[in-house]
Amino acid sequence: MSQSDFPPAQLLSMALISVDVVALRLHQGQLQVLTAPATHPKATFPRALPAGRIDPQIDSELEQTALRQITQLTSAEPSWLEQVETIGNNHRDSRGWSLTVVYFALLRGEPEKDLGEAEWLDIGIQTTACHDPQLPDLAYDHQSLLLTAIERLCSKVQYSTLPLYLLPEVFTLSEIRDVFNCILGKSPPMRSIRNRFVGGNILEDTGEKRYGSNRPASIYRMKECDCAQLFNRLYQTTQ
Amino acid sequence: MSQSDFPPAQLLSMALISVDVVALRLHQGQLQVLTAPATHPKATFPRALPAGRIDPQIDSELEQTALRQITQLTSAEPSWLEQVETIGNNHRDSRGWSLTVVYFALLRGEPEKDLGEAEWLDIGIQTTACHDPQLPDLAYDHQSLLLTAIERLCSKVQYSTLPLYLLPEVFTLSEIRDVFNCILGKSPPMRSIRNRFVGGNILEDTGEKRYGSNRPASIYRMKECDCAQLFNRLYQTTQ
DNA sequence: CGAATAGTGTCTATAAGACAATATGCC
DNA sequence: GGCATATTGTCTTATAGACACTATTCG
Repeated sequence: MSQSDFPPAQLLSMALISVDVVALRLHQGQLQVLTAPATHPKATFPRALPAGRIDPQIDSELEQTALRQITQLTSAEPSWLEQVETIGNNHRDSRGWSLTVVYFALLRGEPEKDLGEAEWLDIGIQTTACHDPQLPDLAYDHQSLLLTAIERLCSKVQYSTLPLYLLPEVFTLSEIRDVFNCILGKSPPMRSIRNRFVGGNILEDTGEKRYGSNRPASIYRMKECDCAQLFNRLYQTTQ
Repeated sequence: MSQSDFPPAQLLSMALISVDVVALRLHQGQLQVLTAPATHPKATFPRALPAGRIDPQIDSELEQTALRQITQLTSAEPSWLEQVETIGNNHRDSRGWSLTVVYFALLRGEPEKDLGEAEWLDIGIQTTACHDPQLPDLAYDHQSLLLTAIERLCSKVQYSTLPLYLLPEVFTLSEIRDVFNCILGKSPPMRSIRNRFVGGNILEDTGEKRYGSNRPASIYRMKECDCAQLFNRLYQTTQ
């Protein structure tokens, strides 16, 4: 904040700052997290979340720093980006006080065009107890950051249009059900998904059909809207 | 983050950091926000949110910094404290890149014991459209931080036990209704409040009664629990 | 008793869930 | 036709809301 002058010497006006990103996608029925190599010699595991520092030449907002961590690793544009939390303390970095701003991104399951060091790691869902996902090993405390982001995802898919942000631009209703299954290990009945998304006027029918060895499915698209819409109930079957 | 060495010179590893707090209470049927004097000479208004910097002698976690901003101004212990967002950019502080971590606190409506410079300012609710509260003038961009916190409050009271954190340790059901009225300008019917809070086994009946010039009301207390409990629906009448 | 507020009973409205029934493509 | 999946119909359930009715205290 700018309201006070430089504080007296015993107060800390500056600290190490980094931005970490949990970028998730659905790939072949599997929830995956984007990782980068863990470069620090003390790293306990070889992979870590994409992370970096503010580049004052490029970034004018924190969100741009987060976005840059993703675009350095994959050419896909995130369909969703939000801040999760800021962790700040004096024991996370051996050099002293540090802050990490954690962002949460979703990418559409499109043909991937990853760059250099990127690697997507699977996130397993315990179908018996979806509250305990099997997370890949990550360096530093990144597994716990991942857990926080996954918990937000699990919560938010149940009362918002967030599931649509993991799908391609166009999709069928069954694919929405698949998103729930991949994330939570279970899904609301198609009846409920249909009532909420079609009945709620969230989707636009493209008029196209997806053909398979069965009755073709209508292909939908999200209606124009700036951000995820919220419903006023949770699904019960996914809890 | 600790995983990378000091970044190359063009990257910013440090930035100005402050912690701002939106501390709210209910006082005589009025939602109020805790303010401190705005000390900066360029301040546009005389009052500002409590804000400060990390004190490395005292704080080991960011939350402690937030808590300290409150306890410097009032002797009451917050009943609720959560992080709202972190704002980071290069134009908020004239000195360059800065980060502000914003916290959101609730205080129980107890006899106040404010210290020195503290002042509580009223927050008006437009009963016609509760989406547009009348916020007091605050220095810097603090009015917009306040707005974000108020929006979170308005949202969260509708699907959690958060209303209870603005009440004293013991309270009647009518006082829960009053919380809704103060915050949103309207309230769910008593029937719905009763079903949710009493039927949901959230409250403990103290056995005591509050007497007035009418039928006495049962006095309740929150049941033991670490954090606010969530319901799986929003009230409809408060939207 | 009357005023005032607390609390209950009961019917309606809404949206989710269960599940049977029907539709429509491919083979 | 038979299979597989999509879609619809309809009944049930859970919880909020409306509102009338009863309960209990004070003055």
